[in-house]
Amino acid sequence: MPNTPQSSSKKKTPVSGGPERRRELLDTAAEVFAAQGYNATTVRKIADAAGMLAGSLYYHFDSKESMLDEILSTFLDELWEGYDAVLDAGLGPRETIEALVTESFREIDRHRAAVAIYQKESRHLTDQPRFHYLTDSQRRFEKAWLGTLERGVAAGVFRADLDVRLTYRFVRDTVWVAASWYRPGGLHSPEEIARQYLSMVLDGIAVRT
Amino acid sequence: MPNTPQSSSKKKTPVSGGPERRRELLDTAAEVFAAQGYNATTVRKIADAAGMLAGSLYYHFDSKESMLDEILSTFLDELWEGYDAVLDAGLGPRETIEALVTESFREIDRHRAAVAIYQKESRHLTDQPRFHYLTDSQRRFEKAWLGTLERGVAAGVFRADLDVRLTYRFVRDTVWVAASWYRPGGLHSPEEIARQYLSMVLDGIAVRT
DNA sequence: CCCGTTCCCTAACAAGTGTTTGGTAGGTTA
DNA sequence: TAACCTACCAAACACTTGTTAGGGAACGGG
Repeated sequence: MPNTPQSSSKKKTPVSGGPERRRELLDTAAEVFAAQGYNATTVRKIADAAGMLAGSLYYHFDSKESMLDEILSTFLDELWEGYDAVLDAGLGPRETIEALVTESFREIDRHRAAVAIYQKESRHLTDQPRFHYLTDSQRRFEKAWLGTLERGVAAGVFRADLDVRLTYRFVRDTVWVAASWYRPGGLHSPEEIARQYLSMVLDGIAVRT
Repeated sequence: MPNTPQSSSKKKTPVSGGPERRRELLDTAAEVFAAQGYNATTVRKIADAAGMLAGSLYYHFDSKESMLDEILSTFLDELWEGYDAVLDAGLGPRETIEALVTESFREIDRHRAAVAIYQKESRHLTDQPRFHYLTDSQRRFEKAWLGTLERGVAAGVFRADLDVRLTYRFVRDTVWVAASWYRPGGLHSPEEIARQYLSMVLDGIAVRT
């Protein structure tokens, strides 16, 4: 948690009233954002989905943007909690990759909407200083994955003839874009999806001759 | 070309004047759409990038939506030209996959912006009847890839213990999402990227023991 | 020289946007 | 009962949005 990328959101938390309502509203907002896209989502649509009027949202939040901010930052905070646990476990390269992939699909299971939003909007948001923590997170992300891959190549458990940077991009993209089709409670559990994906990436889909 | 999914765009083509200007404007519009997202892109931004005023765009196009329509439909038309050539070539399953992947990265090279737009916006657009051809294209797409994978499993060239549908999704996503980081004229040619990706997916990144 | 065409500009429109302000029903506390 | 707080509503605000209408400069053909 020490140098975890921080959100810049100043939360206007009601002191005594349950913060559950806040979480509820953020969940529905995230759902609408993920389904329609951030810019295409009007505050009136969010209010509709929440069963209230547009202006009433401003009792709970400063702005539409701060809703997005809070959705993304709380997601990233939880994500890095899980990632750091994996990275600090002292596993070998292959086991680290396996654990990171599995953890990622678990995060998608828990934060499907937030991941979808992050995937679609992060590129435009990184310009705004308010969302600079997205860039920081991306950097840490790349360091963790790329480092593990390079460590694996050096240790002789991953093929040396692969472009590590390209491989990183492929893996990163495939994992996170899964949030666009994954539905919790569907046929496959996050762990099952991770198993299948790891099987493909590590061993390939071709039959060995 | 026979049952290629058709666009619903009625083009307001100036009869004699060069249609190159139209293509120029669509290219800049596509670039802005890809960079900022369709909804976040105002017609004034497009006009700025094209060096004219917002209203002037409406001499060339009916609406902002029809620009998007024409961008996506011309891309899909060209895409399916290439895909059909591959699918009709009578290749084996593995060679078909290889050719499809290579062709896909070539299309990304040629239509980077359109692919990025397609990837980000197609989900919301499929609701509108005007963009129904996106759904048709998705269906054909799934049929081509899934069919080839299943053919490969039946022929014993692809592993039988893989979930073919999951594999399809993984491959599809990784290929197309590459449009978000690929830059033409960069370090790797489309063919090189395809080679690297195929190497990973077919043979895996783990060293064989 | 006039006419028509091509291509763009100026200026405005109505609808929709995020946000603010003032009010109020209902519960809790004193 | 009175004062207070929470959570919402009603109505409006300033601004941006996509789009339209009318006009004009450049240019070519007759």
